[in-house]
Amino acid sequence: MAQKPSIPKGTRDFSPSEVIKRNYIFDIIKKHFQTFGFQPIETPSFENSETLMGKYGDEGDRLIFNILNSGDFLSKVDDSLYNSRDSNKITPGISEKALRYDLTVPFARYVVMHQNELDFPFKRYQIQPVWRADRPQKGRFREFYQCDADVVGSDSLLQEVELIQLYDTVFNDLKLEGVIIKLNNRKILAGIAEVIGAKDLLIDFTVALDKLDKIGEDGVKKEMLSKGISESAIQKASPLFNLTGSNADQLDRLEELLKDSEEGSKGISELRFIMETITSLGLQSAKLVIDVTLARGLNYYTGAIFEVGAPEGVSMGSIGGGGRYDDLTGIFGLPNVSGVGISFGLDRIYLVMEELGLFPEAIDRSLDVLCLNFGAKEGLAALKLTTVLRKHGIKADIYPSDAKINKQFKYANNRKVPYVILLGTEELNNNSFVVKHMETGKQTTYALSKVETFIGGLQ
RNA sequence: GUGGUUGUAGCUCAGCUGGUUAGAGCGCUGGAUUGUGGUUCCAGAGGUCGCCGGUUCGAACCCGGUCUUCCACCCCA
Repeated sequence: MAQKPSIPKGTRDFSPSEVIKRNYIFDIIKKHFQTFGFQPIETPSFENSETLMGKYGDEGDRLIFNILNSGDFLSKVDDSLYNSRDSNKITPGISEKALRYDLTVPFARYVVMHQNELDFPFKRYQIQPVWRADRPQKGRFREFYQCDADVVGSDSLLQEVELIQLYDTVFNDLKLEGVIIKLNNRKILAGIAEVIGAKDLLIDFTVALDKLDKIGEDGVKKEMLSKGISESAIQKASPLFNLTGSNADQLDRLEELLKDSEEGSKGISELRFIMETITSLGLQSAKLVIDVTLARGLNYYTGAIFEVGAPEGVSMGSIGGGGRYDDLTGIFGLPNVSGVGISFGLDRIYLVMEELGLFPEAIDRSLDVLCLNFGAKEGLAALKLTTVLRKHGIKADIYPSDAKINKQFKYANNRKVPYVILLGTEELNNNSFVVKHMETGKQTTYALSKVETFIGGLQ
């Protein structure tokens, strides 16, 4: 080995136990996507650059992985453009494809392209990796999985309600209790900006407000000032900085604040409907809270905004997010189709579950039974036995060579195999086999003709 | 993209102001135990000290660059 091999920054290999645990999460998410009536689709890992560019804001564009054209692409670049050394201008000329940045925009593209084949409302789920050229941190990777469920073609608020139930159902089934589903509405944010006279600074206003729990009231005010939001506007918005109390109390105060804004009032009534409906239906283990500071950078949300935080005491960014977007397919030429969706961040959910020790105990047990190998004749008999066990759906294997029994036992131990079968010369002669229960050390002899007795005892 | 941080055996980590042959625990291999693991005892293997360059008589240690890790911004799952 001339040089140690490596993998790109922010990517990971997954070993057997990790894959099994990841699949455990995938399976539960997928199961509930299906019981809620979502249908699966998949889209290419890379899209045409123009499909993705400009959909995620300037920051998003920077984080998109571009794919270099094939062939002698540089020779086709105009001389003056080439000499400008301006990456932003040259990139479109040498890169026409880019890796998928999320699942929502490709889905919007899919809906537009397949609109005549789809029955609306169309509920789709999609579980695929996405890529971002971000600087990695804990829980932040350059390749990670998103698990999305979206509904297009219905502007009913029942969709929002169902999506909250879906979050609750999945996290409850994962035994990840106490997750916090934060709920806000873009119309409320817009209404506030309108009421305080900073309508054209909506994005700056919300981005600053979003940082309230991080940099505090003074920090937020400072950032707003620096973005050109006036002192008096900030003063008007100040009730937001310490909006506490029950969800209902907060709604009442917001309603008062927004009474002169048609859009804001609409946002309040939407939020109120969702809260009241969920309250009457009840949640299993998630907590639903209103959080007016919840902004999220994605600029296509127009109604509800969701974000899921890990249970208290676990330091991890959001493990899920979503919202409603009225005009996403409009960008691709299909106006007036409303969509709402949520996403589960598989990789972060994994980290949280690992930290809290929530995976089932024997989840990575890859073998139920290992037959030891005592030689050619005995090994063949053991293989026959292994075959029978496999036909009964038991995860069984035979040690491939007649290595020292000590070594074979050690292997079984390391693989955490609960039962080891010994079938040596003695057993072969009297048509029997010995089962050793590794945990207790207890050994039981069975007749080869009565394998079922052993299988029956395996529970 | 900005600022900082980390890298020594398969893993977790020691290694003094720069000084001879870079250590430990766990794991691995062999033996005590040629059909009994997880406990114990004995022995052994395993390292271009992330990589490239510089300073020096001499570099794991100092300097520069680069890659990687993690952290804070930015943003986000």
